Amino acid sequence: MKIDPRKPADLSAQIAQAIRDAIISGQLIVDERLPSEAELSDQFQVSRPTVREALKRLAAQSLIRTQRGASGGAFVNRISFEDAYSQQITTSTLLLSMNAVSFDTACEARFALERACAPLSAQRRTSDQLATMRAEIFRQAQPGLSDEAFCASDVAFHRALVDGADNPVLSYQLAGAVEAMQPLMNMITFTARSREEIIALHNQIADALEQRDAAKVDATLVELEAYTRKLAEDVAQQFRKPA
Amino acid sequence: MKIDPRKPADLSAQIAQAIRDAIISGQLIVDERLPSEAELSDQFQVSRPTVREALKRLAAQSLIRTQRGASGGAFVNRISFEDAYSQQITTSTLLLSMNAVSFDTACEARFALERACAPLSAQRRTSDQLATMRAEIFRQAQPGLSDEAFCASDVAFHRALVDGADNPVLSYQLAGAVEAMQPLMNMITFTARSREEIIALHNQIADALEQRDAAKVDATLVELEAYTRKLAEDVAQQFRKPA
DNA sequence: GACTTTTAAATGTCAGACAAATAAAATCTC
DNA sequence: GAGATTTTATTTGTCTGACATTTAAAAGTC
Repeated sequence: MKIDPRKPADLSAQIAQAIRDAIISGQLIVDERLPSEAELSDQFQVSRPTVREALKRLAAQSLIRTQRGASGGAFVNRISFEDAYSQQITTSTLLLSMNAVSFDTACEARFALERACAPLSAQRRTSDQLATMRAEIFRQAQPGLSDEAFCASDVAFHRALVDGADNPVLSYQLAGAVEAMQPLMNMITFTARSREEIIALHNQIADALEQRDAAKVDATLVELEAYTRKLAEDVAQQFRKPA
Repeated sequence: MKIDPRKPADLSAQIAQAIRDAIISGQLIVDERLPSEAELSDQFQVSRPTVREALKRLAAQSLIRTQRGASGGAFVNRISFEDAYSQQITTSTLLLSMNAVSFDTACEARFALERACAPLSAQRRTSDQLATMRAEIFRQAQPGLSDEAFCASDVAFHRALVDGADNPVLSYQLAGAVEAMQPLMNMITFTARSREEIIALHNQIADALEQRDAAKVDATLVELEAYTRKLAEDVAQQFRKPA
């Protein structure tokens, strides 16, 4: 684990990369304690603040955790799916908002991924997950529900669908796509009429999953995608020629 | 943008979160310059090293970039798809290696996502992308190719397939799944026989894409998934009862 | 006016110090 | 001696102040 002394700038970045590489390559294993900050500054021949900046970079990526006190220090962190979720959601959200990804592109990606889960979910969904979906549908039908709450329930519904595939890697990959779209979805005003339509489709999906009918889930998701895009198109229209 | 003075520990984490929230919520827009470190330490009533640790956390997530010199400082960064790729690959790789995700689970997720791209790719793939895939197939057929190089070419082939969908969000989401699996794939020894089989399937996929036959691409991907799992199973067998 | 030099502002780095937390060791009490 | 308490050492968290380096803009020079 060494750094290049010829490039003097960004020592903390270099040190972070060196430690990161050591973790990824398996030289440092989970829960192993890194040398203390003082020892690291000795090893790398830099000051402690510089080492600390490097460690904070790694902490930001959940690669390490730190503990104070005697026998404390920095430990290689076992990244949890939750950590990975939240990081991916942050990244995806910014990516969508900053890079001017069109609603259609994001929507297409989201439903493509969701359709990828559908057959597995039809096979494996538990009755618990089905109950969650039914509960969310019930919530969505409540009158007086705000648009934000409706969207949040929509996300919960689709997460249950994805979790039904019983593949944590898929759940993780999709969390980003689904949750990152929420700000975009929140721009849509859900009228009573459109909610009714969406709820009907959600019910169709739940029914199809109950019967383990993968083809019908898929077909309904296609319908839902088309309808979602149509709603977004309507919003775009309104912006173009406002009342 | 404030921090809670009641929780004295981890000031830099709190400050990082405050700035992160400001960026995500749009209070700080792309390319906007943050206050200087001195000003930030004034605002948050902390020392400059603490502010710096916070900024390094954000830099690790590519949320900001810094420039030295007069009129330098920290600027809100427009996250590029490339940045997002590499972050996701890092996270996914660690997630797979640390959480003991089974090969089957990872493989299932990867092919499910890839199959989600297939129909779009069949519609939209350019002749360039097709040429890339052919070139990689040619490379895979070279005798004397190392297993690692074969794997790398395999990844390049599948990335071309995914990029054919012409949806950067999908490409981004999938990059993690495909690239993160490479270490797992590298454990497989590709015999001349198995390479032949894989190349044949790759050729089938390329042919089907050339004819824009989505159904055949999908069917071949299913075959490829089954074959990949079989190879992994053979490796597992060997480990169980070594010669 | 074009080129060079100076200057000021900002990040990058360092050294040394103290505070706070924490676990282990030492001490005390019964 | 066992258990409770205190002390101590280690480690991270934070602060202060300083200097180095980079860079753009201002000032100066021809």
